[in-house]
Amino acid sequence: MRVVFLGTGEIGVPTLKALAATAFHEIQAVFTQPDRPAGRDLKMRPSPVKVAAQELGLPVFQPEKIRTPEALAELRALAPDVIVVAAYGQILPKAVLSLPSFGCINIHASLLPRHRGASPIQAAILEGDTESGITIMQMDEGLDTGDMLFQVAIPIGSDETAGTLHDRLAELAPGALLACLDLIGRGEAQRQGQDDALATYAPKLARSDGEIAWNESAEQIERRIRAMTPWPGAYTFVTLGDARKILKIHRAKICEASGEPAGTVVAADDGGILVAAGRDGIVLQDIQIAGGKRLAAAEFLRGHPIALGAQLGNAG
RNA sequence: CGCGGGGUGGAGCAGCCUGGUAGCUCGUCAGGCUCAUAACCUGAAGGUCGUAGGUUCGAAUCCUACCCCCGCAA
Repeated sequence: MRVVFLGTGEIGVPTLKALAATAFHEIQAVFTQPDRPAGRDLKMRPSPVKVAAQELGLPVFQPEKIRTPEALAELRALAPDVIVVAAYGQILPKAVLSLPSFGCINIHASLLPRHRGASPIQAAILEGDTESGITIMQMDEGLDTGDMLFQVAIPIGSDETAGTLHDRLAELAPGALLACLDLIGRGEAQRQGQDDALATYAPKLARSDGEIAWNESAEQIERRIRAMTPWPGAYTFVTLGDARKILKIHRAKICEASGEPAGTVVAADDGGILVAAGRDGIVLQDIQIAGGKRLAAAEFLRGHPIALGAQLGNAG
């Protein structure tokens, strides 16, 4: 099939490479978001998909908006049989959805109808789901509401972060997509509507979603830490010297704790930093102070002594 | 010129403002104590203070340039 690939985020890269490697499909072009200022010096950076596409020698288009007449004309000229979409970052207008004969096929990183939206991976961990997966769907004008064509599930580990789950799902996607395209090509694809009653919505994450609310239960906090790692990153505030600084939390575990006010440091030794939560406590294991490197709690404490009874978070 | 923190024995930090003997916690090594130990005691090794210039009698410390790491922001 003649395929046009629309994608921006890292999660689409393995699928793009798999598509490029197969003899059954021919990638006409790759559409991705325009380069954006990023990184420490705010230089323009290409998207991961653009980098991969260029390595593969594929033509790259980066329209600011895909719904402009120019972009639509370029797309039409490529005459794709199907458009494959993976974390592209732009809403596709009807003109695009109806352009290829087989329509637009989306790769979504959740078991739809759970976690429609921009942050399905984080939402699955945050809500304590025991499994996640990849859903291949026929796109319609709604947000991740189209008919499902193919689904694969994998269990979510108890120590899984959004980062590790993302990578596993990214590797799962190519097989699912190729299998699905095969079914579509043979006219054997089974369409299954989503049960809207079971749908949940995972909105785009903001930086502030990473801030820990210590009055939540230890279980909720621990999930949040895993869900927000590595992005946007779980964090709280701690007083060092005379300054209140951001403290990122990379890894932590639940621990029994009694009665201390939420956010209080109950213990700080080589085993980690035990902080009281709304219920039970959290042992901070891998942390990072603003400006510093990621460190095991024990090493951090060598140079940054934290007094017992210190308050983390904004309250202190 | 987007904002900011930092580079000091193997690890993490203090010292810098107010130049003048290189310091703390940990680790390593040796010895001791102990039934024993990641515990405790004693001792030792280990540092071009990111790089290059400059100021000075004297620079980790003040000035200039550059390199590297990191947080914010995207």
